[in-house]
Amino acid sequence: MARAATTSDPFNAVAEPRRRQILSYLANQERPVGDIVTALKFDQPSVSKHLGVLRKVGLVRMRCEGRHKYYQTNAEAIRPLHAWASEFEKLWQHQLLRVKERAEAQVRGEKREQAKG
Amino acid sequence: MARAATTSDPFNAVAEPRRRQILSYLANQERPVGDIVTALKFDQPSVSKHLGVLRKVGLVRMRCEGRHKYYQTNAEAIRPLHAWASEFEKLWQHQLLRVKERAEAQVRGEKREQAKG
DNA sequence: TTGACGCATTCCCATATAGGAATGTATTGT
DNA sequence: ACAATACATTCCTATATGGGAATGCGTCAA
Repeated sequence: MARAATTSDPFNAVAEPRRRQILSYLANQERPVGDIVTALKFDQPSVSKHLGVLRKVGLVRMRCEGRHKYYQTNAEAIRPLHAWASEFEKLWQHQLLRVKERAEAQVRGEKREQAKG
Repeated sequence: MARAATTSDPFNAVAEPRRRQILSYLANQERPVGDIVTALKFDQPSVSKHLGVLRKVGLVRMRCEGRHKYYQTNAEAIRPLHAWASEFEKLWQHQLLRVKERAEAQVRGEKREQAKG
């Protein structure tokens, strides 16, 4: 069965590091393909192919203007990823708190040792 | 070159839906492998293999006890994903705000039409 | 109209990976 | 010691996917 296609599952689409770079690059500004090629130094067909994936999965929007095509990150499409990761947020805060508590208990223990010695 | 291995890149590890299910299942409680098999209805070798990936990439912790192995999600390892997605948070709030503004402008326009008619 | 430009698409290949089935291994109960 | 239990691992196969190179295609300038 394998996993869902990169073109249908944002989790899988984003699993490719170059696509993450592209998304970050296009986060704040609409840019033509050539700018991405120049900025990230990928081959042009590679950029086009990644953009194709990102577009199909809805992570970027495109606007045509003459022979240029302007792309921009569709931040809303990243919400599901954020939401999923957020499920674990309270959990790690909890885990970190316990680490902190243990560390503090350790320090208190050492101080007692010093006082004794 | 392909992407980084599932065993080294949490983004890639999490791109597999079954692994996400396992992580959610193990989020709050430490569980033996058999429980995961029963709860999620995957084949046992499949669960073991997914756990192997999750363990190598640090997304779960394991504790041995007799012939049982207890697994639990290591929520902290999910932080990078959350952090990455958070980069886009302000952006989508912005985009949603603009959508809302347009919608409200639309409503005002229609009311004016009604008043005229 | 012709050529250059900007981008997309296609073909081929190498690789990672997930499932299925079978088997291996350590531990426990009798 | 032996069977059963709880997991892990291995072998094989099908498939998705990314890169590289070449090519296609629409648009603009001269």
